[in-house]
Amino acid sequence: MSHKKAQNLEIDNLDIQILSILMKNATTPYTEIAKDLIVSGGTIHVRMKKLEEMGVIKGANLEVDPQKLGYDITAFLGIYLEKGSQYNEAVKQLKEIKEIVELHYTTGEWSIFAKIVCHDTNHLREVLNENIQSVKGIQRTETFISLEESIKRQITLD
Amino acid sequence: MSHKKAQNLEIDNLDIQILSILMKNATTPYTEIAKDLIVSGGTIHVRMKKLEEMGVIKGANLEVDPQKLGYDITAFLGIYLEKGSQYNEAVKQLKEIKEIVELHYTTGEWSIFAKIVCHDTNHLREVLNENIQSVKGIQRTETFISLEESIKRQITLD
DNA sequence: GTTGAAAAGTGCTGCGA
DNA sequence: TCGCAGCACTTTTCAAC
Repeated sequence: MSHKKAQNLEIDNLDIQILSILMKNATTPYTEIAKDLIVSGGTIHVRMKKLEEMGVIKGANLEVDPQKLGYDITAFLGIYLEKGSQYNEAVKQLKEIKEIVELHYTTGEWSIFAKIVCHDTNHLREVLNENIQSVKGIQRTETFISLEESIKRQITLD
Repeated sequence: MSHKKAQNLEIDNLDIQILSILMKNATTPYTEIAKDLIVSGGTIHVRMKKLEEMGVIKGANLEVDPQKLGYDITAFLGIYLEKGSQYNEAVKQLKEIKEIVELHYTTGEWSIFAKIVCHDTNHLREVLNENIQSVKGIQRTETFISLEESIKRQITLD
């Protein structure tokens, strides 16, 4: 085991507060966070570095409105696999379908559960019939279309 | 109709390229984007302002690893409502449950489809039995637990 | 609409407590 | 381990093209 770093690898209350602020708005300046939490800007910097090294922070991404960019359909897919053991191979192929934005291996009726974003119903039909049905091991799928997204947020840290 | 702004409200190829870069990493400096796309930093700034005013950009959020913060369970919920007309009232109450991170009004078997993040199975049971079942209009729920999240990304702009 | 450079603000690093 | 101060970099603005 290496002794390069002897720093504190626990997450304390200050870390949680910093994360809470940045999870809502990733562009909040460190100086402003520092003022709010009554510590120095340098401290925020050190804590952020620690959280990044710990892998708690996976990145910062811009959230866009898919509809304003011409993506009108959000749908959920329950996917039946012939055998559970085909999961890894199926995922490898499904990763190539860029309309799939989220994919889980789940308990219950289906083996795979996916979220998919498309331009319109024609585009959705295309992806379902041509791309997804041709993945090896996939038996059939069930589709649920989102008519309204009422909640979209991150976990609230306490 | 107001004539305050006479600016171009179309999204062109340059806008898409800027968004593509920032959707992967929201902290990419404007100067670097400018260099990559061979325009000036000022142009990036003007385009971003336009996209924000158009509502294309909804914000920037820090992505964290829920497991490293003690949230081990991600689950999906299919919710049956007594009547579809109770949707708005139910959503109002469900918004108060902070473990729910995503909620959709969907076609198909269920009226509501939700994504939920909890500390452990006990926490999940608590939220299901105490918080969600007590929402007026909810008949019953079906739960799918995510055993593995294999894809998590944003739409690819073309 | 775009450019390039100047002004303002923020992030980063090392020294001191 | 934290805070302060100085330097480097980024964002923002603006006159000119």
